[in-house]
Amino acid sequence: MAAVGSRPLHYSRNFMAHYNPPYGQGSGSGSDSGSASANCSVPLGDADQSDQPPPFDLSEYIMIEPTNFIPSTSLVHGTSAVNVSLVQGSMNAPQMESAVFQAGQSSAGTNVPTSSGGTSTVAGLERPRTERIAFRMQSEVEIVDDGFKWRKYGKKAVKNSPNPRNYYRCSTEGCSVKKRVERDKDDPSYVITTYEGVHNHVSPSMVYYASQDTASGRYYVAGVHIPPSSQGN
DNA sequence: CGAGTTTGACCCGCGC
DNA sequence: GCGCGGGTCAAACTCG
Repeated sequence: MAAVGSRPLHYSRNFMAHYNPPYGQGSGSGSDSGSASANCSVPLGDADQSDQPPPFDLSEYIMIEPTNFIPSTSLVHGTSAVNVSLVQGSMNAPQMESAVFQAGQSSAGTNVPTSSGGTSTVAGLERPRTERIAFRMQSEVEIVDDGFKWRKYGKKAVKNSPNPRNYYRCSTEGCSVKKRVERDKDDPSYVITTYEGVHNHVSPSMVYYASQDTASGRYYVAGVHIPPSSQGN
């Protein structure tokens, strides 16, 4: 299980970023952490990619090696920015998987939320593309500290699942990022967290650094090494 | 008392 | 048209 459509997504040991500028131009991202051992390559698709990502399905994950899950990650892809700071102490040898996809593009009736509640099916309607990133991780607790402050606004029982789904919204004024948290119905020891939207502010816990690769314009955080092919500029 | 959580009601799209 | 399911709202409640 390691496919999000046909998009490449690989990594090694560290799950870290390789991303385009967040917040308009990107300056620092991430939070505390050690684990700066590089070798990370998570080309979460390019923002300018032309191929259409498949409709999101939580069954699509990319397994992240559990052997060295870093306590802090930061993901930014295209227009989205998601920072995840995971407190290892609160997790049980976390295994983590993720899926990155773009919502707001539909095939086979991908529902996206409307502003007035409920859902609407995107069918040719032009609407902002909202990227979602889903993580599936093994954890005893459902709420992990990702560096942002969330406010719960809903809870729903999900059909075919004994576990309720919780809805959170970034509590920072003006930020409309949402996340959904639910336990995997097949294995309750796993928690599925889905982020939706773009933070328009930095994480309150963000003390990390980022550097920009002038060749690609991408930003690298959390100690990710700039690929040799991009250096020298 | 303000911020956050809980939870039932409501809205909306979809399938039958 | 109706019921179902997912997502959101908002009043009541809890907590620091």
